[in-house]
Amino acid sequence: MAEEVGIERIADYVGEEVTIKGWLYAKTGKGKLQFLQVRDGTGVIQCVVFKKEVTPEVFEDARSLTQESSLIITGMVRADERAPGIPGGHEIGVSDLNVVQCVTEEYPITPKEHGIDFLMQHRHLWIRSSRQWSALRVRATVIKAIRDWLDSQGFLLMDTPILTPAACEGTTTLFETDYHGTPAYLSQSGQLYNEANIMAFGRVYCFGPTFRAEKSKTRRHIQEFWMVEPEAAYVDLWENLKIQEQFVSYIVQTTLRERQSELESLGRDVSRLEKIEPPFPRIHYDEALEMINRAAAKGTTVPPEDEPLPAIAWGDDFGAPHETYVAEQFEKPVFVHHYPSQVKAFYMAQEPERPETCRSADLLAPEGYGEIIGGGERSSDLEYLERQIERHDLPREAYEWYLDLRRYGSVPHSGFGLGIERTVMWICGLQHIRETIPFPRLLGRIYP
RNA sequence: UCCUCGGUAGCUCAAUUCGGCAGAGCGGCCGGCUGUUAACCGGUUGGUUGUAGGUUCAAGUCCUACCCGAGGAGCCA
Repeated sequence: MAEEVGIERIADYVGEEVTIKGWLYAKTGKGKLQFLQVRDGTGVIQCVVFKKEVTPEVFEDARSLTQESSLIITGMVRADERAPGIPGGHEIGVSDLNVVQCVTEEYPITPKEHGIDFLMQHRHLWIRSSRQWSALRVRATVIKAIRDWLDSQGFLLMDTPILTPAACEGTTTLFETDYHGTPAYLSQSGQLYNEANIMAFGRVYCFGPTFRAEKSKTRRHIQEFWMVEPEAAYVDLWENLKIQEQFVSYIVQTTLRERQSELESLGRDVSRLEKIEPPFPRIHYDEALEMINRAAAKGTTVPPEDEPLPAIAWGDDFGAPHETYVAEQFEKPVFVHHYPSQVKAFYMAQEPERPETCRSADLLAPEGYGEIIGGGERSSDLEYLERQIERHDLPREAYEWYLDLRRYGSVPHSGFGLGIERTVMWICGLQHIRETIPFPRLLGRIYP
C-alpha cells in the first residue's frame, strides 16, 4: 500500500502515490468520470475516478458512493489549479478505492442551505462542514498561540477551581450546584485565585471554562465559554496594556501564518488582520464618552441595525452600540481605560488623582466584535477593598482569604481576561459565537 | 425578564388585497453525460401546514391560549 498521508501536507507528494483515509464530503459525477471530494480531518481534496483507469468494481463503488461514506483511497497526487479543496490546487487520480462504510440513510446536512435550528440540532454532524471545521481549526491554533506565548514570557499555568464557594465579582448570575449539601457555584472567573497564585509564582495564567447563567441571547454570548486569565505581580496598568497588545498581536499573526487555508475558506479579509501589531491606541473613558456624545448629537447610526447611537452620561457603562462606535474609529483593537469605578468590579485599583475612576482597561476588537479583553490593575489597599466589599454587599467572610493577600506582602499587580470565543469570532470574521466552539451551550439549548 | 420576527415535504421556501383542489427548488431513487466546482438534462419519490380549541358550507390563511425557534435589549468575555 502507498504511504498514508494527511491532506494538509498533500503538496509535498506531487507525483507520488499516496493513501488517504477519510470520508466522502461531496461528489459530482459526469458519466465515466467521477469527482469525489474527500476529507480526512486535516483537509479536503478532490479525487478523480476515470472509468478506464480502475476496475469495474472500483468504478461502480465510486459511482454509487453516498455523502459521508467512509473510504480509503489510493492514487497519484497531481497539481491542478482547477481542483477545489482545503487547501485547494491538488487532486488525486484514483487507482484504488476501498469503501469502509457506505452510508445508506440520507445524510441530513446537504450541500444546500439550512436553518440554524436544524443545524444546531445536528451540531455533531455540522462540525464536519467546511466553515465549522475551518473555524474550529482556527480555534485550536488560537489556543496554542495563547499558551505558547504565555509560557515563553514567564507566565506559569496555574489551574483555578471550577467549583467555587461564592461569586467572584458578585454581579453576574451564577449556575448553582450542590456540593455535598452546601451550595457551590460554577466559576465565572479564576481572577481572585490568580491573585493568590502570583504572590507565590510571580506571573501566572489560568485557562479554562467559565460559566455565566445570564439570560443573554445574542450573537456574542454563550453560557459556557473559555477564558485565559493572565495575572502578574509588580505590573501596573500601563505595563499590563503592553503585555496585552503583544499577546493579541502574537495570536493574530500566528493564526494568519498557520491557518491560511482555513481563513481563506472562511472568506476572511486577512488584510484587516495583517495590521494587528503593537502599539494599539489607548483612549481614556472621558475621551471615549466625548467621542460618543459628539457622534450621538449628530445623529450617527451604528451597524448592524443602523440605529441611532444613544447619548450617555458620565458614569454610565457603554452599551453594545457605544462599543461598536468607538471600535469603528480605529483599524486596530482599542483600549478604553479609566472607567468609572462604579461600573467595574470591586477589586479594581482607584486612580489616586481621579478617585472616582479606576485603573481598568477593556480591549475592543475592530469590525464590531466588541470587548475581547477586560482587565486592569487590582487594588492593593486593604482598607479600600474592605469598603468596596461592603459597598457591593458581598459576604465578607468569603473574602477573608483574599484580604489576607493585602496583609502579607501586598504589591501592585495587574491582569486581564481574554475571551477565546470572541477572539476566534473576530479572527474568523464569523457572525455568531456559536460557531467558535464545538458544542456551544446556548440559552435553552443543551443538545447535543 | 422585555421587545421584534417566525413555525407548511428530509432541507430551504411559496401558496394572489379580502378564506375556495397543498406548490416549487434542493436532497433521495432510476437513466444519460470524460473536467465537475451548490454541475447539467430527463424521469420519479415525497405532507397530521408547531399544539389544543373556536368561527365558517369551507381554515395553511381569521380568533384565543400554549409550545418551540431566531434576532435584539439589559449584563458581560
